[in-house]
Amino acid sequence: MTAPEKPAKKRARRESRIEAIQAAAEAVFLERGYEATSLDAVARRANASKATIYAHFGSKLGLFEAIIQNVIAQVQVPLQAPGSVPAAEALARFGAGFITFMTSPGPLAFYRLLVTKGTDMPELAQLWFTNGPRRIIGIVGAYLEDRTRAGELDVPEPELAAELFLMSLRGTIHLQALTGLLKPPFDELIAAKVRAAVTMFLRAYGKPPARSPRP
Amino acid sequence: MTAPEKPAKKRARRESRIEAIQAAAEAVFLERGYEATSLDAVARRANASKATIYAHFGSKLGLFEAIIQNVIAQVQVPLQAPGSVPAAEALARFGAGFITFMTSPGPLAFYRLLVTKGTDMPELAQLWFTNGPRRIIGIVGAYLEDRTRAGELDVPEPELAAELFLMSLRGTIHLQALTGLLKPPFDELIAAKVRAAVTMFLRAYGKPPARSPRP
DNA sequence: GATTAACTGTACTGTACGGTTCAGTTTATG
DNA sequence: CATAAACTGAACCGTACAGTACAGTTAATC
Repeated sequence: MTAPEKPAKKRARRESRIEAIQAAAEAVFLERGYEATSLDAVARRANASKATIYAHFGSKLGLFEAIIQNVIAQVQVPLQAPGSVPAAEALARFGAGFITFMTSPGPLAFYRLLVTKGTDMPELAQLWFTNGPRRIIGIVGAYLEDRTRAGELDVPEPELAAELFLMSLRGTIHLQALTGLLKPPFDELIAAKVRAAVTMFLRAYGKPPARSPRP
Repeated sequence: MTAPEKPAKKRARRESRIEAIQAAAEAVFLERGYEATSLDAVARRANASKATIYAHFGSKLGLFEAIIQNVIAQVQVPLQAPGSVPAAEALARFGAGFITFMTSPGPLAFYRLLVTKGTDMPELAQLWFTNGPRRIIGIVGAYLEDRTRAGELDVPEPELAAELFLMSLRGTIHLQALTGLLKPPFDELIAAKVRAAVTMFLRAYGKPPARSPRP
C-alpha cells in the first residue's frame, strides 16, 4: 500500500471549497427549509458548481445532514457561569440567556428544520437533543443541586426542576416568534417573563431569608 | 337582478364534494407537509379531480389556507371543567389534558405545518394563537383566579402563572415527540411530568393546609 | 325527458429541480 | 513546464408537479 500523501495546499483549497459550500447551504437551508432549497441556489451562493457539491456530499440529503451535524457541533448556547451572585440573579441570567438564544433567528430557523425533518433522521435528532436541551438542563440542574447543598436553595429534584424552569420560559414568546407573530427585539418581554418565572421558582424552592422557614 | 336561487340538493352535493376534498387535503398536508403534498395525491384520495379542486379553492395555497382555518375552527382541546376536586387534582387534569393533546399525532403534525408556513400567513397564525394557546391559558388562568378568590390558592398573577404552569409541561416530552425521538404511548412519562409540575406549582402558590402559613 | 350545474378523467403545458456528463480551466506539485 | 487533481460552467436527462383545457358523464331541476 502506497500512502496517498495528500499535499498540503491541494487539501487546503479542497477544504476551503467544502466550507464555502457548507456556509452557503446552511444559509439557504435555514432560510428556506429543506424542500424549498435548490442546489442551484446553493451553488450560486457558494460560487461553486453543482458538480463539486455532488463530489463532496453525494446528494441533497447528504449535504443537508452534513449541515445539520455541523450546526449542532458548532453551536454554543451562551450560558453565564454564575459567579457569586444570589440565586435569583443566577436564575435570571440562565433564563434570559436561554430564551434569548431560543428566539434568535438562527436557532429559530434550525428548530423549524429539525421539527420538519427530524423524524427522517433519528440519529441527528438524538444528537441535537443530547447536545442541546439535555445539556442545558443538565447545567442548570447541576447549579441547582450545588446551591441546594450550599443551603441557598431547597430543590429536591434539581434536574426535574431545571427542566420545568427552563421550559416554562419557552412559552408564548417562543411560539409567537416561531410563527412570525412577534418580531425582534423582545428584550422587555423576555425580561418580564424571566422575572415571573424566577419569582415562581423561588416561591417554590427558595429559602425565605428570615421569615417563616419551611418545615 | 334575478336571485340565483340555489336548489337544495345541488348545493348539498357540492358541499359534500368540498368536504371530501378538505378531508383528503387535511390528511395529506398533515402527513407530508405543504411542499411535499401534490394536488394529484389529494385528488386521488378524495376521489375527486384536480379541476374540481381548482374550481373550489383556486390554488394550492388557497386550499392549504382553507384547511388550516378549518382545523383551527374545529379543534377542541379537551379541557376538563374542574368540579369540586382539590386544586392539585384539577391542575393535574388540566396539565395531563394539555400535554396529552399537544403530543398526539394530529396536533403535532399541525404544529409542524404552522411552524414552517406560519410566517407566510400572519392572520392565520394569529387566529391559531388566539384560539389555541391563548384560550387555554385563559381558561386555566380563570380557574386559578377563582380558586384564589375562594382562598384555596394564592396566585397573585393568575394568567401569568397559568402560562408558566402549562408551558413548563410543553418540555422535553413535546420536543422529543416532535422530532420523532419518542413514540406513543407516553402516558407514564406524562403522568410523572405532570406530577412534578403540580408539585412545584403548589409549593409556589398553594396554601399549606395547617403547617407554616406563608406571611 | 330535456336542460344544466357540477363533476370526472385524461391529456397537456410549462417549469423547476435533482442528478449527471463533459469540455475546458484553474491551481498546486514535482 | 508537464502532469494531475480539483473545480467551473453549461448543457442535458428524467421526472414531478402546479395549473389548464376539454370532452364526456353524472345527477339534480323543472
